[in-house]
Amino acid sequence: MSETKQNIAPSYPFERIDSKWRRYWEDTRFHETDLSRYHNKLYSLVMFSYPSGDKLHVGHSYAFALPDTWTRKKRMEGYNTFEPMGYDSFGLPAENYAIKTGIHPRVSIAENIQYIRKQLKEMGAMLDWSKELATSDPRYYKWTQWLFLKFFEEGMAVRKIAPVNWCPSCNTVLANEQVVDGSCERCETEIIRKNLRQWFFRITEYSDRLLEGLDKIDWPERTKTMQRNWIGRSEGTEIVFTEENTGEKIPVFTTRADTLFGVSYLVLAPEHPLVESVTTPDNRSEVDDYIYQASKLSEIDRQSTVKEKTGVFTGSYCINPINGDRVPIWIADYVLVSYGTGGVMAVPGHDQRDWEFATKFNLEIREVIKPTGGLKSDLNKGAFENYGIMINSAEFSGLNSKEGMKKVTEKLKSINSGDFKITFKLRDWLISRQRYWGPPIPIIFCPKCGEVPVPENELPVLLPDIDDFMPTGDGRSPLAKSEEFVKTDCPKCGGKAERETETMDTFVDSSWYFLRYLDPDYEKGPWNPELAKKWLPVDMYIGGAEQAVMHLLYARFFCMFLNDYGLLHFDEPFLKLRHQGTITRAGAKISKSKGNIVNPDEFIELYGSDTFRMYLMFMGSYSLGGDWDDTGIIGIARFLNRIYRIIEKHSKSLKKYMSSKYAGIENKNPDLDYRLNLTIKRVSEDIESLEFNTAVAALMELLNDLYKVDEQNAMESELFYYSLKTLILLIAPMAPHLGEELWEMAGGNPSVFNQKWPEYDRSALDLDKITMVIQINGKLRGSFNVAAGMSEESLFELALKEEKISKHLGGKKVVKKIFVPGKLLNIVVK
RNA sequence: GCCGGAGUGGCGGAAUAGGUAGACGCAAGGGACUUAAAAUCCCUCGGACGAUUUCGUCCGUGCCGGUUCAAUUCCGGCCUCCGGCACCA
Repeated sequence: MSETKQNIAPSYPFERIDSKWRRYWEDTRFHETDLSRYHNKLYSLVMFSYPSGDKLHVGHSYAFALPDTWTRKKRMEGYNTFEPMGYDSFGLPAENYAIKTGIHPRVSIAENIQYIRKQLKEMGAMLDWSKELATSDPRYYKWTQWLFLKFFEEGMAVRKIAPVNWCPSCNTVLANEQVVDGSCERCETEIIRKNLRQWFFRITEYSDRLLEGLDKIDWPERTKTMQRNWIGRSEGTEIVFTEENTGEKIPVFTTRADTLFGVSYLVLAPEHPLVESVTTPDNRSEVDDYIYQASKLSEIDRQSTVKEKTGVFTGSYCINPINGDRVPIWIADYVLVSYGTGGVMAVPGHDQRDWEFATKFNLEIREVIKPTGGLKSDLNKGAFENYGIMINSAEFSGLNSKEGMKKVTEKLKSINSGDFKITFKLRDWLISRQRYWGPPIPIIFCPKCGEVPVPENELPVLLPDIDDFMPTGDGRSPLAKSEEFVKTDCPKCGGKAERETETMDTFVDSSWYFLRYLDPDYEKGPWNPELAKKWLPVDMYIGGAEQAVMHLLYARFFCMFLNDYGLLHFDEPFLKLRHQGTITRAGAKISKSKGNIVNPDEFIELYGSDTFRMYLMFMGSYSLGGDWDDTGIIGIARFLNRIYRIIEKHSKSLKKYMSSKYAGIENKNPDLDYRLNLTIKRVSEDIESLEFNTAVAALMELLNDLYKVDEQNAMESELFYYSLKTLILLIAPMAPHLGEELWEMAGGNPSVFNQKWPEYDRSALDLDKITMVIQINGKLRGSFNVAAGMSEESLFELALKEEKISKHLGGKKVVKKIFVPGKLLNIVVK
């Protein structure tokens, strides 16, 4: 690092400039948006950050500074922009850090927030700090709780039994990500699965709308695809089998009703509620044993597709409604209780999983679908899963699969044994956590009245500031240790009652923060409805792609619910979404453990914050990320120094020409005129589409040309000064401190961000003389600088006169000429 | 296994309604300025071969084919890397 320092030129006085303009912006409250002015409003949002100890590197700068450039340009284009910032300060990372270090999350969060704030201020981001919020602030989570109660009132927040990961050694529930290879990440004890009563938001009620909404928003296609896959809509048939002795109905879901005649057994998931009643006394101990074994398996092991299939027979049979067949009922863990009905009809001839199972347990493999279109099947080797023609299927034989599925389902419907059905992969959102650092769920358990919501006027239910925030030994939330917190009176009957001690998932906090930004101090509700009406939804949302199906799905769900509930006027919160890529260093992912973290402070001290921020833009395209190189940043430092020097040199003349208008300039140097207008076009378009790297390159080309003009042409040229002035405007959103300084040096009044964004002159881009290329058989043989409208004939003649071209034609016959106006002439010879 | 994204000089990366591959920058080499260094400025910079004053020929965008006057770009088949999903019936 110190070596690099010696290599760098004495640079423009960035320290003085940076602090001068930062002070100016603060003194004039320049970045505070007047939200009462909503004409041409533009709500530009970056996903707020998680102030845990591990993430204090260049990622923040990258996430915020580049969108800030985009937004600054929009401001110059006349938009009234709003760019807020806050902290997702509740949640696991902060709490785990606290458990590790013993420092209370309240303390570590405050420290980290200060650091992030300082870092972003140094970047010169146009963030409206008057609207800052933190989700762990009682003034915020009061309303998270309030919103929970709305969900509760509408029956959209429910408490129900669900399978969870349980560590028998730590006596606690673990999150999925804390289970490593089926074991507890702390004590390495094997995890078992337990059914516990948990709080859920019924997001599955919105499956279809979450899917449909994707069609009307401007999001990256891959993100939409991920959400679609996650929601996993599947059309099929629900078929009801009947247990032969008890008459118990056993519904199963299938997408292949056409294979119903091929059913040779039925499989229930080990956790299926009917397992108990269908198991015969003879098979009881074997079944119980299997269920226990299955519960011991981790989610990962159980869902492993390479694992050999296992299962046991329950001893009972059910009846296939289509043909009255007697079908044995098995239990196997390859069937998931949480999908469909938790049971499947097994068709070994036409489903590979069933085939593997049937082969292992010697169950019948029936062929009911005949291949078509030259395909072949050999059921001794595996299942035939394609569509085909139904065979061995009574009156349905001869139908193709598609038709058969429809006809079979219709028949089932007519005999009351099935119907068309749509199933989703999406599951209800488990929001309760046995953790300390989150908003307490505002529910009181009363022995008489049951689950009673905390009355609105008693919100927030404050998170007690206990020092003992470690997880308890008995698997309950640490809050359960605080008697003062737990013991309360029932708001309904006044009797003795207990508070819910579990807290909410962090993703609940982040599902609505963008609504509160508009007025974080608002006291009459979670958000200010007047401002919300005018400023929402969010116009531009930028954040990492890793949030594709978590936060981005939950936030959409929240808005849909709140829209239905009458609290919001829209149901899609983020009209336009873009992701940033990840930064690597020397090709490797940046991580604390690798010790290759880029510390912004270090580089800001050396080169100034504009150089740092602009280098982040120059590294690569924003959506793909880029590779940080300690020496690469020197190129940007040189570039900004060169700009500073040329503006400084000409500042006197610039002042003189400050008010000149492009249209009024006479005797324009055509090359510079072209370059200037091309640059305006490129920079405008590239910033718009977040391709900052090529925008910077375009500015470098302009500057290189300006230096050439400056050297060659000492006489005063109005276009030259006009170009310098334009350069300042174009560079300002990328290098805001320097932009302000240069604007002032050129005689402009602050702020440069109140100036109009330059527009290019289309006619200047139509050149009189252009370069035309001559190809012979597709190979480049020469080029000419010719008049723009030159005809094919004259260009051909010109080419013939050139010896280095004509020599390739010698003795050959011209077969064809391909002329692309403005580009090339390709002469095909034989 | 399935679904996305990517593969271009020593390096980061440009350029695809098919039409001059390598913009811009870093590193490297040479030169100017300087007592010297830094900074600054100028030149060279994909490879091979042939000329020898800067020109010519051939090869070259992960690999193999195809379409075309022309392919980094389109089509088919592979390989590698990154991300996501993964027994979803």
